[in-house]
Amino acid sequence: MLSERRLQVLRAIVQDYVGTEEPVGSKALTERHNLGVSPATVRNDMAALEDEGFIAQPHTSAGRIPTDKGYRLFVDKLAGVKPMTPPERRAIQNFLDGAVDLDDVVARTVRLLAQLTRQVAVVQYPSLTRSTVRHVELLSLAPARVMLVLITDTGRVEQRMVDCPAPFGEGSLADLRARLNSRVAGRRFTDVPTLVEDLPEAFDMEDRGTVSAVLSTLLETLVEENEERLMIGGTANLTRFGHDFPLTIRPVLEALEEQVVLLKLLGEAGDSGMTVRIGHENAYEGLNSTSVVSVGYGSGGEAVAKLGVVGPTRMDYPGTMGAVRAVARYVGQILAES
Amino acid sequence: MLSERRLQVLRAIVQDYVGTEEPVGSKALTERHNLGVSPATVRNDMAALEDEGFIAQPHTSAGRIPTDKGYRLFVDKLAGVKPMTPPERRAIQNFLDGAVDLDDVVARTVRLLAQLTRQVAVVQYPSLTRSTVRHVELLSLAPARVMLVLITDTGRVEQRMVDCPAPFGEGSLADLRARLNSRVAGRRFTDVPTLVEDLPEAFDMEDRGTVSAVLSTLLETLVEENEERLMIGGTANLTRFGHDFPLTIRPVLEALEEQVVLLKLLGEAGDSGMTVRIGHENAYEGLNSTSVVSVGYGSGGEAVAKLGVVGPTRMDYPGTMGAVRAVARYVGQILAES
DNA sequence: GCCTGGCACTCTGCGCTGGTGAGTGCCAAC
DNA sequence: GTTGGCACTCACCAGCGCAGAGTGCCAGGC
Repeated sequence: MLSERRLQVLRAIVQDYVGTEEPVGSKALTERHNLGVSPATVRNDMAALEDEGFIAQPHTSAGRIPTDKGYRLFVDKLAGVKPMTPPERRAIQNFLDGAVDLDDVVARTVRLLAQLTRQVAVVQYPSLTRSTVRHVELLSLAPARVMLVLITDTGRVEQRMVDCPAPFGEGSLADLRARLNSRVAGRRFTDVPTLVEDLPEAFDMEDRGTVSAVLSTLLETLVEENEERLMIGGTANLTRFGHDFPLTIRPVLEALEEQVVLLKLLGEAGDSGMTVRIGHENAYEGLNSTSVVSVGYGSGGEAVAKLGVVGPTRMDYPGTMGAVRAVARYVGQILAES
Repeated sequence: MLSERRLQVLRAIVQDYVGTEEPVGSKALTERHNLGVSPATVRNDMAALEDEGFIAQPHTSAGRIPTDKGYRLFVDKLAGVKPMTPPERRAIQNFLDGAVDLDDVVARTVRLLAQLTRQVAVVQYPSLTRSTVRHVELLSLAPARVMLVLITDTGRVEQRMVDCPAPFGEGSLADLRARLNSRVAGRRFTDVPTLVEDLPEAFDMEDRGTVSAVLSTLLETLVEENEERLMIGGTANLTRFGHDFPLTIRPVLEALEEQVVLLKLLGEAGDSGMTVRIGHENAYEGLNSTSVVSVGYGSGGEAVAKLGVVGPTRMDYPGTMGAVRAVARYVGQILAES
């Protein structure tokens, strides 16, 4: 168990290192934080912290830098979330309020998050899985060709072509449209399969093939869209990463291009509350020297997607967490309004 | 006017420099290319080329590197477009054939282009301006709220909310839908404004306000979407850029985040044929040490959007141009089929 | 038992130096 | 117009020494 003062020393080390990006020594620590003890004492504490694995020396006779374990302790126990100031909150709200559609909301969110945190921002599009159907529209484009358009409560629109096994009249189409909407409008996506199960039975034999084709395309859309999309921004901030450039930045850029990796990264985060994954806690190897701060957001009380930032393990955790939390909150509001 | 041999020397310098990334000297040149003359002669030619501004020395007593002007001459006169090999063509086609929708086509194109050229790829979504309307759909979501969905021949879908000044019945909505589609379906976007001009007159006074609102939203959508979207990929290739990393890469990453800059960049390219902008020929300052190779692509004979790559001025122009041209051609085919 | 000042020790980082090699420009000769 | 020769100029690298920051340890004090 670490004494109170040793925790203070760790906190001071993290803060200084984040600020200066240089290993911090015992003398500098006592000068900048009034710990009430001498450098020699701090040195003893540092030795203890090093034994426990919270800090490390890059080389003998250099200052100390926090390890992943050290940051973990800092985030969990030693630092809170730094709330945004009122002007910042207003700026966030103003910026997001100007959005015209879902794409725009996501794009603005990414920009905002990247600017606020000065790191790389990642925003997942609201998932279809947890949202509800607002409307299903069917359009006849040719005698045996129907376009299916799906509109969600988050304003997302998906369309698919359906090739019909037999010609399908306008009357049947209108009938199907009406029946389909009365069953699924306002319902959750996960409920849709059972809700439409027996729908073909209400139609003439000749139309059943087409009805089934439409329904299976609809269900397919739901499943496929679980491969969710996301948007990233602020990659220019990677240049502030470190001095040993190409080696650090390359795998990060590669990871950012792999949507699968990123989705997994965000997905791993717990459903509620903010998640911070530090350095080697990230499963993906290329992100071993980065931390990911992520949180869910949604139009109601419920999270429909996640957003977050990727930055060096040496980041301002309280500030970043505050920004991420605030942005998620306001995006949720915007989505609920529209 | 430069003699034939001097042009050969310039070509050799460009080829060697692109390959080795190091300034090339007179001796190395004669060894690797059989020019049939001695190093001393080549030195004289180099001095002449330097006087004309086609090559430069990083420092006294170093080899020569091509200037932007030198690359320009190389691209215009000394090198052709290197065609893709048959296996490469097959690979391109196979890769693009798997796409399920427009987003997927664009996403695959970006990946492909980035991989082929090992540079940063930029692909513009097919523009609405030149495409035609496939269908306009109107959905009543609430008594005084209508959703407008616009479907284009390139498979793109845009939706907008319309707040109606007065409640609007299902009958009127169906009427408007029918009239609207009969007028604009299959027509070019640029023609739409005049085609719908007198539409409100066909409706009762009480509905005219809503009809006008719908129409103006439709026209707005056309205009707004001229701010076209684009997708980029292969940013990890920036790490192969140069040795003086942060300084070179930062402005490029920043430029890539500015969609406006990129759209302008692609837009500046001529409508037909391939465009190569080298170094300082790019208006945007951050891209002064990069070259942009771009070309239009489209579903018919006509270009509906552009795609291209951004790379260091020291790039393999013939190869890059070949890849860009081939990809544009196949994407056009895919779009025409769907 | 914990804190403190002192001291010797260990590295990194920096600037200086000299040597090497690649490449050039010029010139005189062919 | 081409060629070989020659002196000259730098960039690059390795080796050296020095200064500075930081540490670990120890003996003494509260």
